[in-house]
Amino acid sequence: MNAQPTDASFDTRQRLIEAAILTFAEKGFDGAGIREIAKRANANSALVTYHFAGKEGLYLEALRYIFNRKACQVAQLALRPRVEGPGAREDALQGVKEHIRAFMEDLMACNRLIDPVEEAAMALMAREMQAPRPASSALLMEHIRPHVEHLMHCLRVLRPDLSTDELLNMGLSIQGQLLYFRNSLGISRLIRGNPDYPEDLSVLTQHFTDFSLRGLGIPEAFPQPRN
Amino acid sequence: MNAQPTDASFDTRQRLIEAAILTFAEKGFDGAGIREIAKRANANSALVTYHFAGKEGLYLEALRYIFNRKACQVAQLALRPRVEGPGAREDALQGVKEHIRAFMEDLMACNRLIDPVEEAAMALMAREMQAPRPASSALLMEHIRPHVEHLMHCLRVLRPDLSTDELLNMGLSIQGQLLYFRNSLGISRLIRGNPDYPEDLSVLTQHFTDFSLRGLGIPEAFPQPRN
DNA sequence: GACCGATTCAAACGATTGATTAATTCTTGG
DNA sequence: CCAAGAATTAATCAATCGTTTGAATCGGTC
Repeated sequence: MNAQPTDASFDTRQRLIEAAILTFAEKGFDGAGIREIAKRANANSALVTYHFAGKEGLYLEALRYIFNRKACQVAQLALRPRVEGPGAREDALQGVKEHIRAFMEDLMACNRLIDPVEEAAMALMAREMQAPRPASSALLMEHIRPHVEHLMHCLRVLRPDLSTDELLNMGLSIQGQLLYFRNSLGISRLIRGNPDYPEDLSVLTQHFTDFSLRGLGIPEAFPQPRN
Repeated sequence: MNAQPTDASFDTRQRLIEAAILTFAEKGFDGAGIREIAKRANANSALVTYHFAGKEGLYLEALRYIFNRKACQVAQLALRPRVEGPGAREDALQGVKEHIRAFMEDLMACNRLIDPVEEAAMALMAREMQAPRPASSALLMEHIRPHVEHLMHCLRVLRPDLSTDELLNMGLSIQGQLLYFRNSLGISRLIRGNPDYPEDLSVLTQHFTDFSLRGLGIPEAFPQPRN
């Protein structure tokens, strides 16, 4: 018995996955063709079926690959702030802030000067969160749920007076700003007439944080507007 | 000279456009096929090229058709609140509230029991606002811009202390909540485990209004949270 | 060196795509 | 009634899609 299932073919799989991330991020699932992906990976298009049992399989593998990356900051957040004691409220507040910051930096990875695969990976993740494919929504849920629950946990500490439904609406409003912003960069640039927008991500992150915390109704976290 | 360019073929155009709205809304531009659209309209697929010079032309015509509909509430908003006098601030506040309400009711037309074409039209509009096709972004801009400017005008009255960039960010945050919500209904239902969500649109509209006005920093418009 | 299975490849398959063609039907002005 | 142009049709085109096929190639064991 010879010929282990593992070989230098690992490289080929890797190259295909990275090329898939790039292409899927650019053109979406339907727009990206197997031949184009294979060409980018310097591989034969038949290998997609061979290694991943088809285009859909490659797409799922690409998503899995992204979620397990170190550069994905959201995936690295500490997921449990203290819930008791005098510091619980400050920790929850900090948790919300970090959630917003991590999401913004992940989603806007295009502004960090990192390798193109990393950049495309975040674009693809954003795209997938916006309109998840049926076959991949389970995978997405599995990886997103902990962070949703983390955010909800923080919100509950900050607003213990609200019902679960009201808290979910709060979370939706926060998340909506961030994801919509990412996916509507094109329109935003059109409206502002500034192709380089945003020049400074930290200003925007600060805005989303301020807006969200005021929206949450946490007056002590913010100076009231000056008028 | 005989045979006017207008005939009973107007009906065929109309049927093709409505079928296009239904199909494009369901499957997107790439996913929808000319043959399927034509079949739905009880017409021949060649008529798409004949009447609209191709698939892209039909898509643009479908968008134009939507924007000119009466059911599109956003398009019916009064676009200029009073800007001077003692009532200006109340009018601007009302303008923001109506903007949110009209957008919510338009985007969530699926919950109003109206005809399927109307419903699909709003879904397609939401889809297009989220990820506008290059060929149609100009058309979209032309119809959306007045309402963006109207919202910005209200915001400026309410927060005269902010810069244009800051006001744009505020508008982005408001719009983001609404559009993201519409496009992420699938995910929301997954998270909540409730396929009928939202049962009551008015509750949600109220939440978005409250969250946005608090986020804007208009304390007098709202009772502070009770804790 | 021969064998075996994993891997890679060029080529082709069947289906589907949007668009085109040429023939036909419909409508209408003269 | 009859051409003329508009409208509609079935049939086909060329291109592209994801997938399949069968042979070639590679690496490692006997």
